[in-house]
Amino acid sequence: MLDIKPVHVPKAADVLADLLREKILKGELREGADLPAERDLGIQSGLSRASVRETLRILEGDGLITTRIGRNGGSSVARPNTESIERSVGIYIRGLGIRLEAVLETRSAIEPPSARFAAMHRTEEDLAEIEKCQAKLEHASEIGDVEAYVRANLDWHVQVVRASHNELLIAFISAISQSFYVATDIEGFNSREVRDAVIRAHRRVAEAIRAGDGDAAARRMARHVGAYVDDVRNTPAKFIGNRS
Amino acid sequence: MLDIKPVHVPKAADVLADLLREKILKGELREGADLPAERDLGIQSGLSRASVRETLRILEGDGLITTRIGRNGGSSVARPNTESIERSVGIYIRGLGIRLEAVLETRSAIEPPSARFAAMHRTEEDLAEIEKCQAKLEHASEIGDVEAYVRANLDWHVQVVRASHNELLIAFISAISQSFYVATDIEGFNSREVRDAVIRAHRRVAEAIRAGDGDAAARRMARHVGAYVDDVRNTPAKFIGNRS
DNA sequence: ACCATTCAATTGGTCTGACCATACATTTGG
DNA sequence: CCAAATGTATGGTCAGACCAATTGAATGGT
Repeated sequence: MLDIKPVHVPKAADVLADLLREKILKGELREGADLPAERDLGIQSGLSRASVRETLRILEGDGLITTRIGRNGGSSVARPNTESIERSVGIYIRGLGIRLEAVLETRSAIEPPSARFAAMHRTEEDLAEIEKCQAKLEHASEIGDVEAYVRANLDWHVQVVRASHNELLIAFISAISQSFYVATDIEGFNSREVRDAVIRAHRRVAEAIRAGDGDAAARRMARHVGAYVDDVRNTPAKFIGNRS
Repeated sequence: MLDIKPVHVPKAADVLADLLREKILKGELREGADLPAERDLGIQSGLSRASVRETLRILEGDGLITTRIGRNGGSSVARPNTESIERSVGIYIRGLGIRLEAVLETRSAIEPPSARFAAMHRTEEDLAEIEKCQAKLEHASEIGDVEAYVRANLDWHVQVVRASHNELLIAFISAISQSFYVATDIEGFNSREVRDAVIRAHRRVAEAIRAGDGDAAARRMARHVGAYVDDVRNTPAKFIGNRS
């Protein structure tokens, strides 16, 4: 007897989405290329406009296309960026109620080697960008704008990883920075001493990166972020998100 | 004169999606909770069923809900998992045509500190799982099944990071493992000597994790993955995906 | 010839209402 | 009491219409 197992019936929109996604990822549809209008896609694929629209919504969620309305509007292929990674990581962190300590732990794992790569691969522009963040940081500390200080602090860290020219590390740090920001205890930076210590640590790391000294950069960055983790570890457990 | 700037008109489906996403992330809708039927959601929100369906598709893409058809079907809140992170990272890697070397570099940055955390936090179950992967690896090497060997190799690495009990590191490693697998050069493991060297390195790392020696675990893991990166660096540049 | 205004065409956004497919609950008949 | 037939709630798909935004083309005044 024929033993037929339950067949999986894929949804029309998913099939079309897989098809188009593959075309885009293969480079058949290059960045900026226009997709046919929704009605045309419906005719070509033999699906209804509703299904086509679901397909486009999926691809939009993947960050693979953008859609504009109006004449000459339509969907066009977009360059994937860190945004969708940031979103999925943010949802993951909030949804699982991940401890702030775990996020910091991750940062302390990623940043030292990133600093090493930064020292190896940094360009003059990278150094200038890092310097710019540092200047903002120092200025914010000077005038006591803790909010701007925290923002500049995060930017500095992201900028250092950017100098590594490793797109994945950049994406990961960007992703956790988002969650990191909303969870950062502003109060913790109300002390001038704390802020100054951070500023000095940044300067030491930047110096090593400028000198191309990977070992020193990694070591100093490890000490810098490690100190921060220890601080947090000594405060009551804090969760990101509002899970009870 | 009143100076009215172009207003941003959000799409109905996006508004509803943001609303529901926030409810889920806040814990108002807990895991497993059923959302109203599409038609009901339409009535309650004042939107058409088409818009409601787009909303649900967005949330499905976020990994926040799952949908089943049939009576007693409908959408229910899902536990966020690494899947959507894996997908967005995969798209990012393929879409940008990221060099395999960069992926390996990222792995070599993440795994040593992960091994350190694993040594600190591992449970007996973790050790057993790692051991299971190692057994599979050795068996596959024994019978010369290179395909299974590569698979077991990746599983072992993921399992080690799992023992760190840091959900973010687990997610990141899982994400890049996917891309790593499709790009791994099977030929590279055709040599028995290479495979045995890997097996020995794994044993040394596992030993340190079992002993709770974080420094040794990190050091040995760094040496292990570092050797691999060097190998790849000495072969012609290889890109992931098919970008021309 | 030039420029502002108006109009028309194209395209995505939304809605309505219908019907199909699936999975489960209920009833029915033995 | 059980198995088969039937009913029903739910998502999946479709067709067609109209609205909203954008932009190109036609128009007309200077």
